Amino acid sequence: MFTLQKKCGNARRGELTTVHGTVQTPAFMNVATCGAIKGGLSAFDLKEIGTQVMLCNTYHLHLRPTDAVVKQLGGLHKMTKWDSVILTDSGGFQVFSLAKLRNIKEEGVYFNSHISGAKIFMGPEQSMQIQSNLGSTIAMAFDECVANPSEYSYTKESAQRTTRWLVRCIDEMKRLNSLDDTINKEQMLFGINQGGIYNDLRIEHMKEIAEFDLPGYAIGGLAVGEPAEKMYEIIEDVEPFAPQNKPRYLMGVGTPVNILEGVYRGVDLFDCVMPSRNARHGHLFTWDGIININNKKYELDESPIDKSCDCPTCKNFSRAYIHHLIKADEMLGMRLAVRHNLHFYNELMQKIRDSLDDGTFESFYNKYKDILCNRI
RNA sequence: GGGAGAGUUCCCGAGUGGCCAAAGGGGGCAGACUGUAAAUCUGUUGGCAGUGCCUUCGGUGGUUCGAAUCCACCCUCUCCCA
Repeated sequence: MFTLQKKCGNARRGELTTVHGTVQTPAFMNVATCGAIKGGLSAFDLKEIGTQVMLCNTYHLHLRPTDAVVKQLGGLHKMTKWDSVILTDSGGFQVFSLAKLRNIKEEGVYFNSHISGAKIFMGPEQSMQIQSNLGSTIAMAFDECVANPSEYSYTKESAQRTTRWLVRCIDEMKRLNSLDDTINKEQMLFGINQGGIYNDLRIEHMKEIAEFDLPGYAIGGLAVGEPAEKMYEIIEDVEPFAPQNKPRYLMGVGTPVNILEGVYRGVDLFDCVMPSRNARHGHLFTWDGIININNKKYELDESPIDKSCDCPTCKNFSRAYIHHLIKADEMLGMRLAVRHNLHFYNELMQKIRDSLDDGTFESFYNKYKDILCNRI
């Protein structure tokens, strides 16, 4: 259940209540594709850095360790020791990113496993079954994230198929939630808006899926190569047709500024691999802008990554040490960097929520939309 | 003391007359990364300088139109026999 508490222009402050706890929105979900944050963070680390939602992936967990194993282990919550909200992505993004290994049909998608090469089939029902076995709090509808650029006619056809798939997801989830041995019988299903870069298709599709009165709606298929301005424009065009009393989730986005711009336009939830992946590569976010800790200038820099940050990394370790660790390919370097970046994202969301609460979002937005892009 | 082999750009290492400022790797420097096939990928790595010049393949001299490559001597290192 979602409660919209306050609006500031189009920006929204809300609360999403689930069986695994309440999520204060706007929120950034931390990506743990295979059940762990890459870079070596556990559920305990996530608690320490203020994470509200962990995001795992259906396709990856289906291949390894398999959803059957996860179910036997009691579900993702029990397996990972993360007792708060888990959102599972449906595998729809892998339909896009594993383009060379798949074949899309009406019934679903035929993949070749990127691990073993084995043939696998995933359709809406399979995706729902896997997500049910994983026992996540929120399941995502099985969709197709079309590549950019894609032809208008193909994008339209794909969006219509995604709607037909959504109907099948809804039916299958209803069935699964009523079974006796289902781990989370309160599993929620979010629909996903598609339509590529064609605003009319986006609007048409959002209107269609809004009809189903789902507990949440995502905007998918963005930040796949189109200019950021185009992404913002699509959010603005689609937002009026997304139900006001339901959370809106902008999938796979993005940079701190993308998130700020998204909140500004009415988005409540985000997720992105950027803070963790970039951290592993030495690209760190600070309140003064972005630094590349690999750069020689940090070799003797004894200050923390961000002097105003109170994450466990910044409270204890210097830029010089992290610089050394990452250059030396030490696991600890990646771990410290990932912990900082995710903390930064979580803190960004906290500051956004605070500014919405006390009515200063507009000035927060104006202050940080440029600073966060700085390269320092 | 005798014999065999080796010394290449920051390092390892290819190259045995011109297409060589010199493969490849490492390291260095920088960049990319947006529902994670990503602890990955890309660029660059002698100096000047607008496709040209200069310096460089242990040292010195030589052969040649032309040498990292051939010859002589020297220096250093490794291995084998005494």
